[in-house]
Amino acid sequence: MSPIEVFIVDDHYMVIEGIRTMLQNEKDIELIGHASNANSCLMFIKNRQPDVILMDISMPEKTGVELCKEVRQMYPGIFVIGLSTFNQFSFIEAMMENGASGYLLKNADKKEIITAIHQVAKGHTYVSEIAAATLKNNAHQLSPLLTRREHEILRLIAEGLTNPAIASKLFLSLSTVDTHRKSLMRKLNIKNTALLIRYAIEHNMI
Amino acid sequence: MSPIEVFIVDDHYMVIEGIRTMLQNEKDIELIGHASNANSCLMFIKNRQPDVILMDISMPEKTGVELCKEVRQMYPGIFVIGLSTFNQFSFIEAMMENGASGYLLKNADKKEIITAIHQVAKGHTYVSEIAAATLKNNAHQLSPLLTRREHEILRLIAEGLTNPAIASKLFLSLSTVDTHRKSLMRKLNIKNTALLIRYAIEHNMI
DNA sequence: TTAGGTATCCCCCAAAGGGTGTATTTTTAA
DNA sequence: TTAAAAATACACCCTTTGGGGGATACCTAA
Repeated sequence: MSPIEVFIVDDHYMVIEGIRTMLQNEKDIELIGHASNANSCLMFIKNRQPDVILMDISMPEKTGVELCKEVRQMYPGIFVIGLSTFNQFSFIEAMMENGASGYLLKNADKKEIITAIHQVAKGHTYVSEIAAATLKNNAHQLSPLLTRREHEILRLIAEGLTNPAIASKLFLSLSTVDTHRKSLMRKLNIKNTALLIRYAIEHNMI
Repeated sequence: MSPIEVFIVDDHYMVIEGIRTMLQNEKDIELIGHASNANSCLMFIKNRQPDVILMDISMPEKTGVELCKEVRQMYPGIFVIGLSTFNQFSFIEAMMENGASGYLLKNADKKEIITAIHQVAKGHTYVSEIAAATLKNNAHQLSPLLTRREHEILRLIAEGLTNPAIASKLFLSLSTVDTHRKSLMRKLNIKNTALLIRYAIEHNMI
């Protein structure tokens, strides 16, 4: 049986180096390349498709979430494992929603990485224990929360736009934006803009 | 000449592994150990003091900034290099103010890490180019900006307090708090609460 | 002694936020 | 597939907060 071909995308050279070392002695896993940004990754896989991509979620320019989506659309045969420093629900959720098969935290050890790669290459999913716990904890309280529109408006608020500005940007009436803002605050149980922004940043929806 | 003894503190195993690999073939650098949190690090150096510690800035429990401070107080002979994902002024500043001799971003390559270790071991300082640029850009505009009172009020705003609430908490009149809020916004050239909170968080003054 | 930080007040209007109601579309579940 | 539920869009009410401007005065550290 041919080895599982793995590709790494991470803007931190140290992490690439670390993973490379950890995979070095695995006979059934072969690291076929690495990239430090989304575009280099796309260029590479145009010529050669790995079985599994280990992909950092937070990268300059194009994020891992976007890259994951594109890769999965173009090459459904490539499985993606998200890599992240943050054990944050929104990230995990975003990756899984965009076609990722797994999620690892960067403090994962050798054993966990290898297990994840094997599982994912077989078409299974693998989410690291801690991440899975987060997913479970937040599943009920966080997922049903904000609608697409509310999310969108929250992002624009966090960008510093006022309700009138948002209204004109989205071609909505001020009342509508007003209502959305109020209802998202009610849902999140937040009573002013300051805490709203903190929420948005802490849940990574800037 | 005996090799430079290096210790790594980072909560991400991949990063430790990556640095270890990069330092492997350096004859004049010896990696004597690693830890994944501040306390393990302190335990280790009680018995054996490295020449240089590579220290992640954001760690659970005790941050790198605090650890750096303690290490430098107890063992002035140990030089510290801060390691971080974020090229953020406040972090770099905080590390340097607490006795760090250097600052590296996690996308540093082998050459840069080795240079940094050598420089720092000699008692010099080493700040990665990008970080140095950030430091330079922010130096003039950030330091003289806010007064103690304005800082205090900004923190309270970020905690979600309204002006009236801040006034009663600080035993000030609403007008005073109002004035402070306005003048700090004028100084920072920020026009609404949303951006103000982002500023506060991004500059680590939550 | 002079500038800057602090504290106080005024006016004014725009924006935020709390409430309630309604109509249309889209989603989801029975 | 159809009925219920949720999302979206809009409106009007009203009060509080935010934010732009200008003015005055005290205190303290260069």
